[in-house]
Amino acid sequence: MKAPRTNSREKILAAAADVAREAGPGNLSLDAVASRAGVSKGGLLYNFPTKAKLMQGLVEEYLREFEQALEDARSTSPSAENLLSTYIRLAARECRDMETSASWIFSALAEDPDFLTPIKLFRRQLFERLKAETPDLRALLVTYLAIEGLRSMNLFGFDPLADDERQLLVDSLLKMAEADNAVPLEKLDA
Amino acid sequence: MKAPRTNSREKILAAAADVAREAGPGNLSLDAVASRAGVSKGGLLYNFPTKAKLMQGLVEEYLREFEQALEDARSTSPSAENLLSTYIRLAARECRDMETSASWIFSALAEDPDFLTPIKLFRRQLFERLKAETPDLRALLVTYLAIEGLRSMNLFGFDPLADDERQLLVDSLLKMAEADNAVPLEKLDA
DNA sequence: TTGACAAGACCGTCCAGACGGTACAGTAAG
DNA sequence: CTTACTGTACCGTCTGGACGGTCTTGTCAA
Repeated sequence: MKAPRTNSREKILAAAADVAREAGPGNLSLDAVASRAGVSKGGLLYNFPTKAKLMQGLVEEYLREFEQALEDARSTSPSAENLLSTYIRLAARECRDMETSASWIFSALAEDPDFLTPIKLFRRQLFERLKAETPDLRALLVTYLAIEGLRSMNLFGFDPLADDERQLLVDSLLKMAEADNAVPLEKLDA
Repeated sequence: MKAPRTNSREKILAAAADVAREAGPGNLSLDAVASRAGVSKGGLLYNFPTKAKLMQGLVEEYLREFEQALEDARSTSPSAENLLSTYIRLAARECRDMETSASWIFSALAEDPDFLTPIKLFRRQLFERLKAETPDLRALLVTYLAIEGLRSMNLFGFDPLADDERQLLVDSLLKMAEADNAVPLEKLDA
């Protein structure tokens, strides 16, 4: 029961993401996904009884992977580093390797905006966690929103930033984030 | 010949945005738009011969209005203020009054990603203009990306920010933007 | 002033195609 | 015998958009 002959689920999920990217967010058809995954339509519907379940699967896998990546980054990085900094680093890295670009999100959104609620929830929790661990609210707001902007541009395929500019941005953000003990509020309030 | 009995185009455009928001990005049907605009489907197709033209119209109007708003804000604000600051203020205001939330963009994106290229172009030009007028590249990158993040969250309906937090954020961004003559690089580089 | 006529703005209907989903028979592996 | 599919045939629905008709407005000659 836990031994699929080949692991079709992952192939299907990957195929769905591919089709979404190549055919456009509004043209994600089950037939296309099935043929792309090298699976019959019946087989697809066997794994995901409905299109909604497919989308849900996509979202869940995305969240799981992100959580995993954050966990890994957290345990790999020096223990002195705060959560905000690791988050910045992780997001910047993911944006640079834009192969991951989760443009399938638009497909899910087109299908039904409610598919994003798990993501919203996750983000909200992450933000709360960051708020709890970051003394300097100013720095948190600015840096968090900035990397949110980076992700957004990456998602939409914008990104007018040159490599060195992006590097400069990330450096600045990290500086802000790491200076959270230095109470840089005074400087700005003066 | 240039006197439409009633100005249907605007009504149709507004109706399209409404339908996109209420029915979901993937469910923008011409019939729904027509009935929402108080126009028959034939009338709709008369004004916009194809769905693609409708989307194009949406994008063009959006860009025109944004350009207009920026122009207005620029002429209204004190002449001492730099472009980046007015842009920040404008974007923040637009995000606060989220009635404008251009979620129809997702519809256009679902229909065909290419509809966004005019927007991309516009943004790129704006960014270049800001880069030319802002001496402190660091401040520009951080603030621009941060408001980009704000817009993105607003667009997706996220926004975990409380009112005072958003206010704090905007204040911080404005301080960064206005200090562009003060060469605040030294502080960070030290 | 008026009547004819053209163009503009819009209505209602119809249709071909695409898509999600069902049903079912078959099959290869363990 | 069960699991995990394949493959095909099919159904109902929705949607873009083509088409032909209608009403209103403006123009212009007689």
